[in-house]
Amino acid sequence: MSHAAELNERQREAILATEGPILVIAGAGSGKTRVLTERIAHLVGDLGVSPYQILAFTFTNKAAREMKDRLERARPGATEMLWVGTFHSTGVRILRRHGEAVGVHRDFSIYDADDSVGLVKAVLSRHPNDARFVKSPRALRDRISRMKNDLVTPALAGEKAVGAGEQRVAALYAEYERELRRANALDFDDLIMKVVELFAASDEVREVYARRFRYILVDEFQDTNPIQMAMIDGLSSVHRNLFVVGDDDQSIYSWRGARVEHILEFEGIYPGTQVIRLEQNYRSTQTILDAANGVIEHNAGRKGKRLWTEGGVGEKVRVAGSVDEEAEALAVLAAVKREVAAGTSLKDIAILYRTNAQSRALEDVFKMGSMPYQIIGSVRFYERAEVRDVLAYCKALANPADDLSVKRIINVPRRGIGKTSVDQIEEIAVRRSGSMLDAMRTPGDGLGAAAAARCRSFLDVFDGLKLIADTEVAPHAIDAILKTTGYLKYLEEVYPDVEARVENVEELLSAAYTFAESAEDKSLRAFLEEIALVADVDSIDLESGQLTLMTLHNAKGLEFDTVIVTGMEEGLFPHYNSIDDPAAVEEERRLFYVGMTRARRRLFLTFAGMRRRLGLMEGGVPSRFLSEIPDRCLEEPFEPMLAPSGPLFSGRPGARWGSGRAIVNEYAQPAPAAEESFSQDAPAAGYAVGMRVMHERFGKGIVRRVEGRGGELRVTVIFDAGGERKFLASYAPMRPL
DNA sequence: TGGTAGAGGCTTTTT
DNA sequence: GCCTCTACCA
Repeated sequence: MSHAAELNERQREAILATEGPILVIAGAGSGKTRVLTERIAHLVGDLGVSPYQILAFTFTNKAAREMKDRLERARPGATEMLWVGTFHSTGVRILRRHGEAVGVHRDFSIYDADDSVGLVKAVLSRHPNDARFVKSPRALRDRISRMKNDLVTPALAGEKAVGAGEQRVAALYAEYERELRRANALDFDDLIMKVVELFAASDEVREVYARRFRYILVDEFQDTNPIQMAMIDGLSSVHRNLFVVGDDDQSIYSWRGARVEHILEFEGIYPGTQVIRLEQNYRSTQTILDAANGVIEHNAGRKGKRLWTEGGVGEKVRVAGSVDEEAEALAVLAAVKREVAAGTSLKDIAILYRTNAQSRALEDVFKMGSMPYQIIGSVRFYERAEVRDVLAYCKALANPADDLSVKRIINVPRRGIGKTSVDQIEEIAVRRSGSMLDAMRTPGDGLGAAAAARCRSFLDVFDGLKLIADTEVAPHAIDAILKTTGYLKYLEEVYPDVEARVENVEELLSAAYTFAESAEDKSLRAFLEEIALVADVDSIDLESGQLTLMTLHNAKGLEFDTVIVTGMEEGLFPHYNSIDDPAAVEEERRLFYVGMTRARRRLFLTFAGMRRRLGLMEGGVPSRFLSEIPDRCLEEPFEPMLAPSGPLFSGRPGARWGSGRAIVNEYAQPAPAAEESFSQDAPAAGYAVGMRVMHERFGKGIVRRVEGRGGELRVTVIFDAGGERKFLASYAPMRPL
């Protein structure tokens, strides 16, 4: 074992305990990643176990990559035959090899969430009368997903269905499954579910893997769902050397079917389990830990654990209220500036929020203040329309049975194949249980002559591309798609904001080139697989020198010197949809706990008295979680009080909470709470319309508009080089000429 | 078939 | 407030 001296007693114990079922309860920042890595290093280096016999599950691809990198450094060569990955990527690996046994053809497509919703829509459109049983296509997809994660097959759903609504949902689920199979596609859940089915269907295949993997490790065990548990169980069915690491206090994915019970009941499921607890924290200050402990203690259903550190007491947690979300964003910007002035690097600061929608106000202010930031999540790269178009070509070429993708590209760029024709083609395909492409090849009399001719020319394009896609590497195939179809020209014709879209397509192309440089299998299919499984967090660059913005969920597993959690209001955090369910509120509280424990040195919490929600201004009261932080951890005791009846809070009448005291009045006034709470630099120099200015990044320009005052003075500038931009006068690196 | 305008829904979190 | 879908007209 390397660096044994630096490990604490518990960590060493966890690394050395290699046989049988082991449950490690690892608090935030207790060095669990290190334990996992060192344990593998110990197995390989000291016990002579072949990496071929080890399988490790991580929550994200990024975590997998990091684990491999660390291990490679500790034991060069050890990672070669080792399997490390997410449940989904591991599922794909298994299914590509042995999927045929459960009807999964080896060149299957992977449908992401949007694809699934698209398929659900297609199914629903054939049963217009069933629309009344589901809230939305998305809601139905979520229900289907939940069923899959709970190991409920369509048949089982049909048996268990009570009432007409559930009967129909089960029937739609069954049809959705049939459609997936017709398209030779698997959705995200299938990537795991089909493995479980495979193991159930074939003891032989199960044993191939169960015998091979003598040691199985699972990270973030608190967020496994029943289907993943079943996969783990099958894989470990021979050797039972199952090592799971988790923290019941950080379980934040129950909405995805995750069960904390897997941790709480692990000892019962696997008799003879050795339990090891890691409670010493190596990340945060004692004050931050006390604050986090104080909050999480309000949860009833937990194993119980108290983090401690040998590090210092550190600074107190700061709470600041603002009038509205823009003022909150300004307060955040001021805090960031102050942190930077005090010597913290931007890359060590993170802004966290409950919902992606909250990023907008922050982004606006950061843009105006010329603050460099990277945003994780929000509108994901692979969800952009133009990227999806190109990917649809790729998917259809890799798997011609993929009707969803074919439908997306059939008239993009425009080929005069309209909705009517597409419907007719689909009809033929469904009737024959074949693919739409086949239907187009021999349409019979189900399609008009003119439409058939247009389909023919589409097929010519498609077949030409298919030849290239089957033989060339991924970037060449994508390049051919763009050139042959004239896609970039199409973008120009259709969208006003061409530039950004062309850039996105080029980024996709360059991602394919990067992929081809390092990947062993450089085919289009391999590239599709890679990007189907990447999450947004996978692309986070912590060395970019930028401020990082993301949801609390995405922050799991990360750490920063300074963390600012925004939107600490009832209804937002905890969220409206959780507020009247005690178990759901506990999950929100765990999410807050996750957020707090990301901070190494300083923690800021902000809330706003008003916020725009779905286009309407609504008033809010500070989150109950704020009052759960022990006073001694706070810079100033937090004294929530009931809002006086006034215009500001009339949005949510009777919104009472906690002790029934009122919000301090100053939050209700349009006072610059930002300056008061975090202090701020001197206000901006005077700008006037028509004035010439010089900006550090954008050069010279002329002032078109001046709004606001003091620290919130905003200046709109038209630059000589072209382009109009809005800045915060006090922050932008700009001066009058 | 394609373009546009208005309506409606959406936002909780994601592999 | 923004995006997507639908209905209607050219």
